[in-house]
Amino acid sequence: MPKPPTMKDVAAAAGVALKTVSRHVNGATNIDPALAARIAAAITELGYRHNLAAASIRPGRSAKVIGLVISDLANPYWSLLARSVERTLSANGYLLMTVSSEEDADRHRLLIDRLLAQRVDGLIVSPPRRDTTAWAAAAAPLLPVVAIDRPALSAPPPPAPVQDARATREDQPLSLAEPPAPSRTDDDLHTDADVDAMRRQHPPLVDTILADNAGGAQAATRELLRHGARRILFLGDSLELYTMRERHAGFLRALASAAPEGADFSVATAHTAAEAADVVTALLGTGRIDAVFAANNRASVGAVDAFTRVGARLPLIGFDDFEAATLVRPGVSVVAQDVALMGEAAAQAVLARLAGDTPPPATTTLPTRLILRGSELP
Amino acid sequence: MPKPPTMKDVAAAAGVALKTVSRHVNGATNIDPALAARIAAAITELGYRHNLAAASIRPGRSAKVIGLVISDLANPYWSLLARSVERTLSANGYLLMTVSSEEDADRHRLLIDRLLAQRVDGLIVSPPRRDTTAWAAAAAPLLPVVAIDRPALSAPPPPAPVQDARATREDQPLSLAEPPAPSRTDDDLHTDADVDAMRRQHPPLVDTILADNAGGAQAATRELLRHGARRILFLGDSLELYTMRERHAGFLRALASAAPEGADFSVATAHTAAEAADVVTALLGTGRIDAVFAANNRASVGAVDAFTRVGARLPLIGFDDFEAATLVRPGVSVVAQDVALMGEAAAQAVLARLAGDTPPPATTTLPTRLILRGSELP
DNA sequence: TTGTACGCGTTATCAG
DNA sequence: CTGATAACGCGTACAA
Repeated sequence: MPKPPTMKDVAAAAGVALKTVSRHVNGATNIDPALAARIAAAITELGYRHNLAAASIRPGRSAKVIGLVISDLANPYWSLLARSVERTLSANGYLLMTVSSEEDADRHRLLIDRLLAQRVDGLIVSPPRRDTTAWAAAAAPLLPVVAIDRPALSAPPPPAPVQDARATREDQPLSLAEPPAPSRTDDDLHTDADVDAMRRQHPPLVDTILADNAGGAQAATRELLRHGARRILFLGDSLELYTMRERHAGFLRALASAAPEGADFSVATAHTAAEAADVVTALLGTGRIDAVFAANNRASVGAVDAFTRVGARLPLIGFDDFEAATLVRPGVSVVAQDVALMGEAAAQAVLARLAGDTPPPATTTLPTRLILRGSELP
Repeated sequence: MPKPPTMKDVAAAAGVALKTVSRHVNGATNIDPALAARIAAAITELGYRHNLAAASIRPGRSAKVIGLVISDLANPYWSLLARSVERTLSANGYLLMTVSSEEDADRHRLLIDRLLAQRVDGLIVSPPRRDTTAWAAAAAPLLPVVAIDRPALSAPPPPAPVQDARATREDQPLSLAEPPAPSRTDDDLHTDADVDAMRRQHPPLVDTILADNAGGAQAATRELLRHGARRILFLGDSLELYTMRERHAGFLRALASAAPEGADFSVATAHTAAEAADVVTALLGTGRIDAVFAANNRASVGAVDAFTRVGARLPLIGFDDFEAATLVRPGVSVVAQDVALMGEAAAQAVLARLAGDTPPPATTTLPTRLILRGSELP
C-alpha cells in the first residue's frame, strides 16, 4: 500500500503553490484557467484524492459524518429506520456510521464514546433500556443529539404489583428469561408509565422523535374489545423498554375506558418470535385468553406462527407492520408506525441544528395508523 | 457548542508535557503514577475526549473505519449482511460506514469516492450491475477491498436471444419495467452466464465472497422437476445482475440435465414484490406454467401473495430465506444463503489484509442450502 | 490572482 | 521516565 499523494505533491507536480491546489479542490472559482488545467492534470496523473479526515481537523470544518446508534440492524424496524436516515443525510452530503447496541447499556456507552472520539458531527440515538441519560448530558453540549424511538429518560424503578377485580395476573405460562410484568389498571397511579407521562411534560433533554405508542395500542385494544374480546393477552417484550411501557399503558387505558364488566386481561413477556410462539401455543385452547395484542413485530410473528402450527387462531392485532402480515389469511391487522418519516425527521432535526438553528429541544410524536386486515375478527 | 478541550489543555491543567498526556491516552505503561493520576484528574475535570480524527492523519495511523457499499439497507438480505459485518468489525475495534447505492452506477461511484476521501481503512463492496471495475482498480492499490455478493466484473454485452425445441420464450405477460430476459439452454455457449463462468477461472481483481447461486438454483429446479413440474417459471430480477445470471444458469443446467422430454420453461422479470405478484397472478390458471422458481426474496413474496389472493397455488421454491416463509401453509421452500457467514467472511478478509496478510486475491464461494418446507409439492 | 507562514490536535523522534 | 520540537495534510489570514 503506497501512501497516497498529498496536496503538496500535486502542487509540486503542477508547479503551483499549495494554496492554489487547495482552492481548486474546494471548488473556488478565482483561479487562472491555465493553472487550473495544470492542477487538474497533476491530480489525475498522481491519482490524488482529497483527504477529508485531515481537512476535518481544522476549526469550523468537519468530516460530515453522523452517528446512528440503534439496538439491532437485523430487525426490519431498525433497518428501515436506518435506511431512511441514511437517505436523508446522504442527500445532504453526510455519511452515516451505524452501530448496534444490542440493548446492552455498557456497549451503548462504549459506542457513543467511540463515535464522539471519531468527532462525528451529530448523533441519532435510540436510548438504552436502563438509560441514565449520562450519555446525553455529556454529548448534547458538544454536538446535535436526537433521541429516536424512545426519549432520553432514566428508567423508573419497577412498580409494585397491583391487583384488582378486573385485572388478574397470568401465572407465568412458560419459563421465560424474565418474569412477566405485573398487570395494572388505570386507577393505579405512580407507575412507570405514569412517570414517563409526567416527565414528558417537562422539556426533553434533546430533540426527540417518537411514535404515538400509547395511542396506537389503545386504538388496537379498543378494536379487539369492539369485536367481543374479553380476555386479551398483552404479549410484548420487557416493560423496561419505554415503547413497551407506553403500549402497555395504552392497552390498559382502552380496557379502563371501553371494557365491559367482567373483562379481563393478562400479560406475557417474550424477547423473540420463538418465545412468543411458545407463550401463545401454551395458552391456545386453555380458554384463558380470547384475543392477542402483540406489542411488537416479533410478538406478532410468534403469534401467527403459533396459530399456524396449532391450526387454531384468536383475534389478533400487532404493533409494527411486517412483511408477512399481508401474506397470511386472515391478514394481520397492525398498528403501523411511519418508520420512514421518523428517520427523516430525526435526520432533519440534526441537519437543522448543524445549519445553526438553536431552538430548545422538542419532542415530536408522530401518529400511528391502525391497519385492519381481518385478523382482529373472531 | 464550545470547542472541546485538547491535549494541550489537559497538559496545561495537569502541569505536564503534551507528550505525557498522549502517552497516558494511548495506554502507555511507563508513566509516573503520580503524573498519571494528575492527568486522569485533568481529563475528567475538563471533559477531554481523544480526537481520533486528528490522530488518524499521522502516517501509519488510521481511524479504524471500514466502508460498506450495498444496494439497499431496507432489503432484509442486505441488512442481515450489514449486521454481520458490523458485528465482526466491531469486535475488532472498527466502526462501519454503510451506504446504499440503490443499484445506481453513478451513485455507486460517488459513494466510493466519498469513502476513499474519508480515508476509510477498508472497503466491502457489492459491485453495481453494470460494473466497469474502474472503482476496484482505483481503490484496490490503496486499501483492502472485498467484493461481496457479486464479483467485480465488467458486465458482458446482452446475449442474442436463442430458441430451441425445448426452450420457449414467454411472451411478455405484463407490461414490466424491463423486457423479460431471453431464454437459453445449455447448448448455447458464449452467453453472459458463460462469460461469468469463464472469468471466474481467472484470478479475481479483489477478494470476493459469493454464494453458490448456480448450484442452489440448480438444486431447487431439480427438486421441482422431481415432483413433476414441466413448465417452470423463472421469476427474478434483471439478468444484468450477476446473481440473477448465475441463478438463471443453474436453472437452465437443471433443465438440461434432469428435464424429461417435453419439459418447458419461461422467464419473467420483476423488480418488486408487487410486480412479481402481478406476473404470477396473470399466469395462474392459464396453464402456461405449473411451477415457480422465485429467484430472489421479493419474487418469493410476490408469488406467495399472488397465491394467497387468487386462492390457488403452484409448486414453488424461492431463493433466499425470508421471515414469512415459515408462517404460510405450506411453508415456502427456499435456497438459503448463510448471510451471516458471508458478512463475517468479508469482514475477516478485510481484517486479515489490514493485519498485514498479502495473499493474491481469492474468491470464496459459500454453499447454499435447500430447505424444504412443503411448497415444492404439487 | 497567487504565495508565505502558521495553526488545527495528535504522535514520533530524540535528547535530556 | 519526561519534554521540547518537528511532522501529518490541509485551510486561512495576510502579504505580495
